This record gives sequence, structure tokens and C-alpha cells, in this order.
Amino acid sequence: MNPTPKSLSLTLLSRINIPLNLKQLQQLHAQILTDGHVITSSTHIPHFLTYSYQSQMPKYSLHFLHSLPHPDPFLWNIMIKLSLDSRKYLDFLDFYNGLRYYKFFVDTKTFSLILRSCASFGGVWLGESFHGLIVQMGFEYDVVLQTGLLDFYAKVGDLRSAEKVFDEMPNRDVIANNAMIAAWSKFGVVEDAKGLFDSMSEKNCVSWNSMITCYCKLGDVDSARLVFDRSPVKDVVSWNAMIDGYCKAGRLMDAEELFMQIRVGRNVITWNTMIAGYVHCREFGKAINVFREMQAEGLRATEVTMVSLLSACAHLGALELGNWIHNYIRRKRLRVDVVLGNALIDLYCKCGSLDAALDVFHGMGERNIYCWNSIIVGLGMHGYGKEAIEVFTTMEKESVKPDGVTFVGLLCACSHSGLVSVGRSYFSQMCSVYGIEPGIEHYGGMVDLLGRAGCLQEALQLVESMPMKPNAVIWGSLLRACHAHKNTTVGVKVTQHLLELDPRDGGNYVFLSNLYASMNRWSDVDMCRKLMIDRGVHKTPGCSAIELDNIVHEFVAGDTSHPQFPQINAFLEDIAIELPKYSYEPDTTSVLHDIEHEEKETAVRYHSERIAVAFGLMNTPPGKVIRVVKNLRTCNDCHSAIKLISLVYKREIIMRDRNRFHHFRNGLCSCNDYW
DNA sequence: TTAGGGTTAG
Repeated sequence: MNPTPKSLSLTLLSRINIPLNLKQLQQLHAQILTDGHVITSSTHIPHFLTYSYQSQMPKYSLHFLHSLPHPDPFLWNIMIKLSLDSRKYLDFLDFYNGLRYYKFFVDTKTFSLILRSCASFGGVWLGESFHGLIVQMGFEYDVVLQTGLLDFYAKVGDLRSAEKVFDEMPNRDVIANNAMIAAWSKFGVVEDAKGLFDSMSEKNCVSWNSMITCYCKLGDVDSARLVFDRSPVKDVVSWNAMIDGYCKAGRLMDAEELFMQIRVGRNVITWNTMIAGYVHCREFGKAINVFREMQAEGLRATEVTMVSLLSACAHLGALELGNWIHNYIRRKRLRVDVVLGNALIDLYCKCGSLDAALDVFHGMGERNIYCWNSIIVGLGMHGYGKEAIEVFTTMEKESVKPDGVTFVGLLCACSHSGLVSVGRSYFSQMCSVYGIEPGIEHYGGMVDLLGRAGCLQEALQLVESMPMKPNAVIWGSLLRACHAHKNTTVGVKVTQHLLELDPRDGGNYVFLSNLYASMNRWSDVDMCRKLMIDRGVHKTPGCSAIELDNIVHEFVAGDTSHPQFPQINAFLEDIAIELPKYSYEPDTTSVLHDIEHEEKETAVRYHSERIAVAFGLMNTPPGKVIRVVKNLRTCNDCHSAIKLISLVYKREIIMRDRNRFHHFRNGLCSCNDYW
């Protein structure tokens, strides 16, 4: 039986869910053109357009649209929206230039769409010139267009103009009111938003949801919950907004409860929200577990899912899992935009694979300041100060304007490479040349730079003369410098400030105690210990992680629960016998490590990083690089021990500690013992 | 018209 033309086209259209190549698309096009029923149907043609667009053949869509005898505004609107969604700027500009020609095919809805999208370009001038053109072309300035304009101004950060448009609207529909609520919500003007919301005679789902978001943005999740509970028209957006609100407020339990409750109604965004929420609350392992659940339920992850996951991997130092995700991105052909690209760069930097990070960086078509900053910070963390400066120079050549984070990265890079005078000049230039006022983090960077290099007096002067009140980070940095350079006079001075500012941070007591120990002031060491006990302060236990076959093994010092513990302990004994043959002497300056869990007289005599390294040596083939991530800074003793381990066992060991990377190879470390 | 993503000094 021969199918009728109509059903033939419909059969072809039903194939839209499977990938088509250009030839097949053209075939489909021909079918549609010969089929009088379908060509006038506004339900099938949009499908076709969408599909050909998603197949990355936008030109073909455009060609198709031109070939239609009567393309109506609806189709153009779809076309424009698709073009903007996939950020095909050139098509967008084509459209702009041909606007007069398209005059009869567009409506105010079209302009409304365009105006909103201009905001995503960040182009105020573009939006305003569009606006001028619309008026010039004699389009009716109706509620649809006005709402678009309102939203445009809100998106580019001009609340005044948005309010002006709203005030001048002769009649407002729900959509216009909702847009104004969203605008006020964006600027945190909750009172006005609430006033408008209460006065609205007609409210829809979006109105309620906008109000929920408004409270969530301000961190007032309890008020948001009240609106949520009262809303008679809850949809998945309401749930997602509420879950996100709880996550951002750090209330994971509440978020999880809602997440469980909408089990059947979840969409990709619900999952993404929960995953991002765990990352936000630094529950990286849980984020990864939720992703696995998501996969088990057969949901397709998006670019947003990947960004959160990569961030989790970066924090955990989980390179293998990160590599798997990168492959997944390639396999599923996810679009690597600036955000996803940056997440990859950050992952590779934080996992010690600088080459991979640079590959991603150089392979990106579009880069923004985040990407440049991540690379600069990454190079700095690995001790490549000169290279970080080179990247900065290139960035300037490409006319990318540096921001505050760039200078944090640069100062940090100089600090880790001992480039004192270069750092000094960046610090003075950031204000005079680049117009960026130094923040406390820049002073912190500078204090660290001077302190590490041994310019303690200069560092102290800077702290005393800085325009803002120094915080615990600044004093802490100075204290560590005093410890490293055994300058007790400045050290003791710094300590008072520090314990006053941050009496709950156990790490500070440890450093103070170590400082006293280096002066042989044992009664003061005892005093520190007593102070910690009296104040109930605990030192964060040292914890090192190593990844093996996609599983992250964590070792906390003093914890004997790992199934391989007896073997690891035996292996550590072997190392202890082996190392002295290479003139290794244990460094006893870190005495206070004995006072808490870490170095108690338990079966474990070593710091967590050494257990992790031993575990890595035992469980990986010769020649494989061992990668360890530690939550605290490594101590002198472990540092010199691991240097020797790299020589004796002929292994490259890459260790990330709290603030930088150490590449151990042939008995040497990339930090040149300067950290 | 409403919901989800990236870089930052000890």
C-alpha cells in the first residue's frame, strides 16, 4: 500500500528523534515541500527547524525558511530563539542587518525575544539600537514589546530604566507583572516585589515561583517556604527553586527532603540543582553519588551536570574520575562553552595535570576572564611563576582586561616562585595601571610573598599600614613566615593578634607551639597544649586521598580501619629502614603534631600523606605516577621523606597540599623546598 | 515572565 504524501512526511518527521545527516535532511525537506498539508502546518515545520538546528546546520534552517512561500512570525521566532540559544552570534547579526527586509515576517514577540537576548550578549548598545529600529519601523509598542524591554533593562543591570518602562505601561498583563517581580528579585528589592505580588488579581505559576526565588535569593528560605506551601499551582520549577534555595542556605537536609518528595516529578534541572547543592556545601562525594543515581534512572546529563561534577572532582583531586567525565563529554558531544571549559581547566590544574589544562585552554574557541584566571592560578600553584606571568602578558596582548582574581593569581604565583620584585611591581601597578583597588586578599598575597621571602619587617609594616583591618588569614600567613624563617620576635607579636581573631582554629595553636619548640621554650609549648584543651579546640586531622580505579581512598592519621592497614604499616616500616641510608634525618621541629590525633602514640607513626604514598606504591605498577591530595599543608619531615621516596622507589609523586603542588622526582621537589 | 554551572590570599 502506497502511503499518502501526508503520511509519508509524517513518517519522515517521526524520524526526527534519530540523528539525520545533511542528505537525509534535504530529503525530508523535499518531502515537506511537495506535501501541501505539512507545509502550512505550524506544528511540523517548527520540529523540522529545531531538528536541523540541533544537527548544527543552522544555515540549512535559514535556507529552508527562505524557501517557504509564507513564513509566518511564529517560525521566525523559533528560528531566532534557536539561533540565540545556541549562541550563533553571526546568524543573529545577519538577522539584525536584514531586519528591514524581514519586516513583514516578524511581530513584536520577535523583538521581545531579541531584546532579551541582547542582554545575554551583554550588549546594551545592541539592545538600544534594536529598540530604536523597532520604533523607526513603526511597530506597535504593545505590552509584549514593553515587557521584553523591561526584561532587557533588568538583565543588563539597569533597574531604573526597567522600572520606568513598567510605570509607563498603559496596561499590564500577568507576564508583565511577573517580569517586574523577577527584576526586583534580581536586585533584592523584596518589598516592592511582594507589594506587586499581593496586589495582582491574576497570578499564575510563574508569579508564585518568582516570589519563591525572590526570597531564596535573599537567603530568607523560611519566607520562601511559606510562599511555596501556599502556592496552589506548584510545578517542577517551584520545587527546583525551593531545593536550590535550601542548598544555597546550607540546609542540605531540607533540600534532600524535598528532593525525595518529588521523586516522580524530577527533571534534569532538579538533579543538577541537587548535585550543585552538594558541591556548594562541599559534600563532593555525595554529589558524585547523586550523579550515579541519576544515570541509573536513565537521565541524560547536561553540560551543567558536568560542570558541577568536574568541580567536585577538582576539589577531591579525583583525576581518574575527571578524565572519565571529560571522555563522557566528548562521547556525548556536549558543548564545551566557556564555563565547561573553565571547569575542565580547573580540574586539570587542581589534579596536577598542567599539560591537560593547557590543552583545554588552547583548544577553546572562546575564552573569558575565568579561563585566563584559572590558568594563571594553576601555573602559580605548581610553582611556574614565570609561565604564569607569560600567560598574563599574552592575555594583555589579546586585550582581555584583568580583574581582581587575576592579581590574586599573579601575586600567589610570584610568592610560590620567590619572585619578590615582580610581585611588588604587580601590586603597585594593579591600582595605578589597571584601576583595581587592592582588596584584603591582595594584601594577603603581598604579605605572603614578602613573608616567604624572609622580608618579615616589610611584611609587618605592610600589615600595620593596610587600609583595612587585617584578618586571621593575614596574621596566619605572617606567623607561618616567622616559623619558616625562625623569627621569634615578630612571631610572638603576631600570635596575640591571631589567637584573638581566630581562637577556634587549631592550626594556629600548632604553629605557635612549633614556633616555641624551635626556641626550646617547652613550657610555652605545654601552655599551647593546655590552651587548646581548655578552649576545646581541635586541630583538623590530616587527611590524604589517593585514587585507585575510580575509587578515592582516604587516609586519616590514626585511623587503622583500611583493610590493607597491616600491609601498609609493614611497608612503612620498610621505608623507615630504607630512608636513613640516604642521609635522611627525621625533622623534629613539628613537635606539636603529637598533641592531637595526628601524631599520637598510636600504631600509625606517620602523617597521612605518607600512608597514602605507601598505599600508592604498593598498589600501582612501577613507573605509574602517584597522586596524593592532602587537606593540610605538608610538614618539613614528610616533604623531605617523600623526596627521598621518589628517589629510592623511582617514582614520580605529585602531591597537592592545602595551597600548592609538589612534584617529587629523583629526590627533588618542584617547589625547590620553598613553600 | 519562573528553576540548575566556572576562577580568588594563610
